[in-house]
Amino acid sequence: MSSDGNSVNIENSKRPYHHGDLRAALLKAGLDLLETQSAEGLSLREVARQVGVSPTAVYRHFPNKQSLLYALCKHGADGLYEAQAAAMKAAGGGPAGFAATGQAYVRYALANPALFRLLMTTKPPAEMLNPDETYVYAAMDLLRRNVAALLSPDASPDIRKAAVTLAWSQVHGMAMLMLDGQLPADEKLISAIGRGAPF
Amino acid sequence: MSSDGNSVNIENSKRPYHHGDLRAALLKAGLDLLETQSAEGLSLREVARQVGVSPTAVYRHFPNKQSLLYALCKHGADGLYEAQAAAMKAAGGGPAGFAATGQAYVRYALANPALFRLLMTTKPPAEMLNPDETYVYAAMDLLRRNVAALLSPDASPDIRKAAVTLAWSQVHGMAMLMLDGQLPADEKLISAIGRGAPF
DNA sequence: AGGACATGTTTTCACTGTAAACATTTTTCC
DNA sequence: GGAAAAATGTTTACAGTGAAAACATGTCCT
Repeated sequence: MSSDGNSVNIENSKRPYHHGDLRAALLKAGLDLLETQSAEGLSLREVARQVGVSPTAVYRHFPNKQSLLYALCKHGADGLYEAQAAAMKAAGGGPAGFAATGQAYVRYALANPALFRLLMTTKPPAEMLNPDETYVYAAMDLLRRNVAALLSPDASPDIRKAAVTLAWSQVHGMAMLMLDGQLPADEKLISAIGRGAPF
Repeated sequence: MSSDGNSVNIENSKRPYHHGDLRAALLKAGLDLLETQSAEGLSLREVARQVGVSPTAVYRHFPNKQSLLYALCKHGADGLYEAQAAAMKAAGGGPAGFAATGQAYVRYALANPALFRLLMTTKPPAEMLNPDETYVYAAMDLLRRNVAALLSPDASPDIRKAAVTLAWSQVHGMAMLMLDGQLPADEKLISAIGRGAPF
């Protein structure tokens, strides 16, 4: 007994030389740290420290810091999409669903300030210049379909594009201004989204 | 002759121990650097180097790096306000003027990407929590007056506040998304601002 | 003239990202 | 099974950063 050589090793008090799944642990540590810090203040060494590993061990799983941040962005984008999709489902689709996705966008930003800001202010890496590979693609596509459903069927592509842009801009701007302390994070303002604003 | 002791000394080949107006020179250097770099990449030492002064000389004029950045923000905010005011004047006020200020906001952001982002993502220092001391106050107040002029006179304060918020959010979101590479910096999109969007 | 003060410099420290060389464990192949 | 190869970790090292402390030099006021 006790001579197994299975992949991950948690029980043993003696920490094994190999971590088991360091990459995942680093990502988790990064996300944890972003709950209490801004992304600028996040250092590779701090992430490594959190996991209990030497600073340069990170480089076995990410070529550089940027790369770690990209992975965190990806995670955040997935979370954003799920939050929006859930909100739309809960609202039952239609115009109400559309408004709900917009509000979910802002609420997700407020709930995950550092991650959201990182996600949005990180220019996508050169190799994903293709717009349908951006990490926010899923969320954007949801918005696009919503706008399409609301516009009259004979609206021109230009009109559609402008509508998508303006809708995204509005929720994104509100999220950013609230995160940056330029607007109060007021629930009343959030719920004004999608209710036929005067502009 | 030649024994004058005037304040600033530029001609002499021998650089005097005292710079003359180091504070202004540092700010100028900071602004110059922001034309080609992002604010995160801006280092105190680089600013000092640009001016030709020792790294720690900066601390005689700014208590820390943040403080230098605040000053740059202030400058950027003034520029933003002036750009908007000029645009409104050129458009002759009214609804067209309102649309023009919104478009000017986005165009200023695109013309001064690093400075604008710094300005907007820098949380105002604690001592100016008072909203009418924010460095964007002038620009915001212009917007507020514009919105007031467009709404029916009996609109409630809540409606007014929501209208201001949504308008600001829209232009700010577009500016940010374009700066961050999430939206193309397309003039056609910018000119869609204020033309009675479907939302 | 001389002392107070402002403003600049040198030195120093802790921290960062990352490259290079080395150590240890796991995997692969005969 | 056992050795060679690959993967994954550590140690060491380096240049760059923001900032504190001690020191130098110039300006200004009485």
